Amino acid sequence: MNVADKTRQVSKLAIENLYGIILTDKDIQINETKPEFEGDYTLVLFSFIKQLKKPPEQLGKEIGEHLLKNNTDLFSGFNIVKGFLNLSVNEIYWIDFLNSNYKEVNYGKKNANGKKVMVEYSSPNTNKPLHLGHLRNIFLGWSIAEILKANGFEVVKTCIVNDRGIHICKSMIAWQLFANGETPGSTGKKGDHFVGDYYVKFNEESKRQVEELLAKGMSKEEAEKEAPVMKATQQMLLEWEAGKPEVIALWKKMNGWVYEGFDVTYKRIGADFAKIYYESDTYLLGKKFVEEGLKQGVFFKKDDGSVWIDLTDEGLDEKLVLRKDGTSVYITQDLGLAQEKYDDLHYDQSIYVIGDEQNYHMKVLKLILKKLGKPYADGVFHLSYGMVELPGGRMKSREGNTVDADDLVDEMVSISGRHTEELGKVKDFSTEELKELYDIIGLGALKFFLLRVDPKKKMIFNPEESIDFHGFTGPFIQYTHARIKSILRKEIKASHELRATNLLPLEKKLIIKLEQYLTIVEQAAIEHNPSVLAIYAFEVAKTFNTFYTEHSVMKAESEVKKHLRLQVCELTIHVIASAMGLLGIKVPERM
RNA sequence: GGUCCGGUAGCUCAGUUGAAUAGAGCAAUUGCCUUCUAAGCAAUAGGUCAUUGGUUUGAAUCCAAUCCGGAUCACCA
Repeated sequence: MNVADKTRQVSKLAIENLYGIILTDKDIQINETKPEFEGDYTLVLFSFIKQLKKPPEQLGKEIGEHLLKNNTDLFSGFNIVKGFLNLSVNEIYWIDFLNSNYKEVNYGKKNANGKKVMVEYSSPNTNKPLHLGHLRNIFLGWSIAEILKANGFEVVKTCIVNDRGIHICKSMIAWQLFANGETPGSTGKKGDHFVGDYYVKFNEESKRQVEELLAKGMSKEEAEKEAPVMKATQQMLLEWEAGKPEVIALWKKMNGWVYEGFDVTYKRIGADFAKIYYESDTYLLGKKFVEEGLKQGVFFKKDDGSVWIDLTDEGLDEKLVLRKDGTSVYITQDLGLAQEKYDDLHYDQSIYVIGDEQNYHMKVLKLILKKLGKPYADGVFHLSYGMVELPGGRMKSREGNTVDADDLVDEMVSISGRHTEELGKVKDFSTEELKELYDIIGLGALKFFLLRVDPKKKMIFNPEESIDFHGFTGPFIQYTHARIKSILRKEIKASHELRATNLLPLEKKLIIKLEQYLTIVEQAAIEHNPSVLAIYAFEVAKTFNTFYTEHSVMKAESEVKKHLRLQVCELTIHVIASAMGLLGIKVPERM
């Protein structure tokens, strides 16, 4: 247990013993002491003043003395300012903490808790390449999976590929019309980009045809339906569903190109999946749910044969679950997929990393599973994240004004290369080593940029102002890691034997920060929020840099101090590498 | 229109289980490399926490109303 929690517990005990009242953990408020006051952690007294009818000074004195007397190993002193009881933690506690953890490479990781979690993320369509929005999704999903692993969960990463439907047929039609048999191989283009280009071509052609029809006096709605390319696409979808061999062959061929492209990108950015579901396999799955729901009276049938669920009691609407022609809608498939996932892994929690535009859909999905009495319904969790927007508004892949994932990664890597060259610190690196370093820094900057913001919030990306490499950024933290490594490379190992005393303020500040890591890892999992780790890693790095500028490690005042600082360096490096690792960001030895 | 989410420094964001004088980074200004990596450190400046009212010993945080922005409410996915 960490100091803050211990302090909470003993404070609760103290107040209960002194005044004979019963408290819960929530009644006890422990804050970090503000730097302008003396002390490390602070018990807020205000809520007890009224209840116990004692002035804060007296209350603080009584509690403080009681705490000090009964926890000599934990506290060394206290002071009272207004309604705040500031407690100083015994220096021995910090030194012991450091001594027993600085070698611990797994510091921050918990033991297995026997619970299983499925994390579904990325989930692309196969008609266009990945863009910036996917990157936020992928980094988030990957990171949250790692965070849960660190908290002791067994995690299975999955992906649902939207590989069928009208949008896929659009690319196929456009390819038939305009490609003249060209392939990614013949053009040298990456497969997903190649197919994406035809998706854009389709939309251009469709727009052109609609305008022609409009000019002939047709209504907009009618024109959109009657445009020849649109009719051809509808026809192709029917043929696909009927299993027409030529259509299936083309579909397989084009999806294959896309998968080859995706694999390259996934590999580069470090995404991986234990199991991939394909919509073409799952889209018919949900129908038995409809039967079941009808039998249970959860669903009802309208006169035209369509099947609905009435969610007006929950403040929602009526929702269609099966079309009048008996075909599945989106939610029907998702019901089926939820069951399939549960059959595959009897999970305790099933996380869906999906944008907040689908909040309503996911709410409905969970509600329906609940109404059907599915035991796994409560485990369904929508990790909802905000859209990444450009200064001009949302990205529209139909119009091709997206920030392409591959382009962005390339750009970040090349900027990091330029930057590294200018600084000239790694002139002895081989070409291979340089390439690896540029990747680490470029991807680090990009991942950190997307993960440092609360997932729930939408964010704006301005391509004109490229992502920063200074301040609250990935490279700043990576740089701090490299700095520490450069000290530790001198091959002097910290020693257990030399026990320091009289911690300097900056030494203590850093140790306190490092001691909080466990809580941060827990918090990130509870909130499903990697940004708390990003913020924390930055604070650790910043605290270290201040310490580093003020105090020398290798030329410390004494041997004892030197070894204390070496221990601090080792623990700092473990925490930074671990926290960044949970964000999917590597840290370099040198940069 | 119903539901939901957001509005904090010029910009990008923390802080939102109520608590001490609202914090970072970028941008601006100014110092610091003969000392373990200056992708760094230190300092200055920058605020009507959208607005109004309420609850409270105490409100950026809770409640209500209003204004602004966004998402969603498809026999699309």
